[in-house]
Amino acid sequence: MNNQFCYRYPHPAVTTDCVIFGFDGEHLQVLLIERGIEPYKGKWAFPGGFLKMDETAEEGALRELKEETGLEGAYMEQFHTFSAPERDPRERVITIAYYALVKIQEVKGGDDAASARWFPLDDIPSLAFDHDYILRMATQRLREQIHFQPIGFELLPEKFTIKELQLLYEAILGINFDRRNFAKKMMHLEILTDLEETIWPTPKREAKLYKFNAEKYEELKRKGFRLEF
Amino acid sequence: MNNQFCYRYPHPAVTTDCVIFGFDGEHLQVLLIERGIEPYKGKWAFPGGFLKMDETAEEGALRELKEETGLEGAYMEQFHTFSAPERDPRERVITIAYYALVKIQEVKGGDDAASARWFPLDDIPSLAFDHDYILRMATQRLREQIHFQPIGFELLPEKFTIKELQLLYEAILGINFDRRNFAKKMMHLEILTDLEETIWPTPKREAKLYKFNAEKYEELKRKGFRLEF
DNA sequence: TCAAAAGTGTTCTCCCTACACCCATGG
DNA sequence: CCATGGGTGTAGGGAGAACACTTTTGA
Repeated sequence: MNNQFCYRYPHPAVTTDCVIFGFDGEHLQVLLIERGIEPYKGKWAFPGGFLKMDETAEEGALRELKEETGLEGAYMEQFHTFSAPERDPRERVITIAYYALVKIQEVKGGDDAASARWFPLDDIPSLAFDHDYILRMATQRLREQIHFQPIGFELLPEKFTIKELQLLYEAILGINFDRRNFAKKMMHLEILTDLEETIWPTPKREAKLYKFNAEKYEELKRKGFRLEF
Repeated sequence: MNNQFCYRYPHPAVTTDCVIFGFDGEHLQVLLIERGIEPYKGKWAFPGGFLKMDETAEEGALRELKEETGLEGAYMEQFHTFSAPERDPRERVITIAYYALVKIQEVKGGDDAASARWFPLDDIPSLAFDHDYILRMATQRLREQIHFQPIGFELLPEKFTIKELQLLYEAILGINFDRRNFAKKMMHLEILTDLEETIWPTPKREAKLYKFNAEKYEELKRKGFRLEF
């Protein structure tokens, strides 16, 4: 028998979708999967899929992420649930959407799905379903969250320079900062640890490397903090 | 036949729940419904119910709100979807949760559901399902949102005094403000319109009445604004 | 030796904070 | 007339913005 799961009232299908952001040092990037099956076969979409009955949405999103991109343990945040009745032509599908922040260089290698590809946020192809809308909402949320969470650090490599951090913030917010004031502001938060190392190779003078100080951040978060930009 | 809706894969049920905040001039209040049926019969819960197949989650939340409390056109915001597999003992139920902000005095009268009652936020009875958790999350989100949205105005009557506005902000954030600085800050935003009226009766000296200036706010929101507290 | 990148410090201004005085009303 | 609440003004401090000089390195 084909339709073995029966209910007294109609039930929608529930999926998770995951908008994965990365940073290549210059632009924000989004990881997309080319759909191999109908509907929207050949179109690009976010990794995601149907929720299993014994997992939370978060678990489902993490599982799908791993299955489709090989990524594990990404920083992930639920941001909205999309429920337009006709958003999937097959049947009614409600999707719980997450965004994830990953270090782009950790993905490039372990790419199970040959069809996964990074796209710059400002040059996204036509997407399946209502994923354009989902992407807009995810981007907006990312821009809001950056004021309260040091999400930048999820997107950068372990060691980074102030300059790289600034470029990331500028890419996310679409603003340009004064180099000196940006450094001062970040240093003042005391969530950076000086690694006493310098970057190499370098085009000109070598730059100091820093890493994110997680303990200090946790302390700040308890007190409540806000990044002003 | 009882189970007439069949699918090839298991589907969870989907509900909406709505955390309704009001303000009585002194404390934040939450509107709860006493459950008339099992499970959790007799316990208090948020208005909500199963989503219909042809409505969005937002439409469903508004519909349930109207059915259970008589409230229409409330300001409503989706804030999280709860998906723990065992959160409902009957079957797997995923709930899309909203919070609503209403003028408390507009509800008291048209109360269809005899079992609906306001409770002060700091004295909430034991709730059904995982509604305690949902409430904590809603409250947290409300506190965050107040920095970006003039949500106070959804909770106050059309005309209000600065003092009332301050009491509301104090109730939401759990802080006390300096009377003069608070007034200055609000005035500086220019989202209040002086009604050239005074409140009456008054215990002592009469206080000016204001109303919220929606156009000015829209302008501010486009530019992006932030209330510092 | 020159250009480009990076590290650092100073001033100015504005906004937030703390605080005080005056006015209006009811008892 | 006095207590209570409401309206408004001011001085001080701290943080952000604007801005300049020095150092290092590769060409």
